[in-house]
Amino acid sequence: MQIGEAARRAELTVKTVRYYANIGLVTPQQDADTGYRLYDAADVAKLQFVGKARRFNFSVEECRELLGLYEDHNRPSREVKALTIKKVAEIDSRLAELQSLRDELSGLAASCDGDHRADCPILDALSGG
Amino acid sequence: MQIGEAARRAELTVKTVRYYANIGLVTPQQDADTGYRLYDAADVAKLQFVGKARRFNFSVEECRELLGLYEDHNRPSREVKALTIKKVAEIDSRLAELQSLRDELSGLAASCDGDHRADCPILDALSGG
DNA sequence: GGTAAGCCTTCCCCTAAGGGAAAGGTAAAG
DNA sequence: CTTTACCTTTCCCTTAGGGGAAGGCTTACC
Repeated sequence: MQIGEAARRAELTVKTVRYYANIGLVTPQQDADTGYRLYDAADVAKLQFVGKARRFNFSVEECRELLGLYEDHNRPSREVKALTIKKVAEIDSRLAELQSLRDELSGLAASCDGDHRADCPILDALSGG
Repeated sequence: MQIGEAARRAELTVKTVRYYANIGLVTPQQDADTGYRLYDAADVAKLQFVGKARRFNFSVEECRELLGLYEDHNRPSREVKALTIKKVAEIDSRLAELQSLRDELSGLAASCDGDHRADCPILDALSGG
């Protein structure tokens, strides 16, 4: 099938699928006459796989790694698990960071009257040492 | 003072300070002879202000807005508060998103033996419908 | 026969917020 | 005089594609 159909089935944009072909992530056959990319069912499965992994916050390079493990039917599951745990830890640290940011910011907002006057504890906090 | 000293006082990199000058966020005087940027105390205060706001997850464009409010001593605190509340809401939604991602991923990791064998529920989940 | 629709291709510029490196000017110290 | 430590500009690089141009193919319609 052509790229449009493959993209539709994988629920990705054509642009994204073309990008994945360009960076060698999911590489379809090429029609010698037209130069069109030709995707088969296995390619679509890989595109779906990558699409899901991306939604799970894996970077494109991590997707490349996961795809390699996915295609190697003799790989130990240990490697996949390690990558996943690392990703969970990353998300945890980002969560903690955002949470403390949220608390500070929300505290500032609460301390500000938010009226028509100029007095503003938020700006004071931002400008203060 | 020159850019290096200003950057040091604001705890920003020279590159960052130069960038802020280029985009017109904090615009120092210019030495006509050497072309060097010359920062005064007010500039450094603005740099510090922006640095803090950036750490609070405000974008550079939002910093520009905040800086405008900061410099206008007659602005109503309402505007600053509104911007802050909007930012808190953004952080909240990002937190929820990351949290659900974390839970799913962590559930997957828990369901995987992580041994030397090929069987891996994580990959199954990523490849499954 | 023309033409419009709907595919596809490559090529180039754009994003946010700078980082890194090259090539060169300036000023103080040894 | 030369080294060292500043400073300058300009260009390319990063993520993960988005937007659009310019061009080529076939199919459907008038």
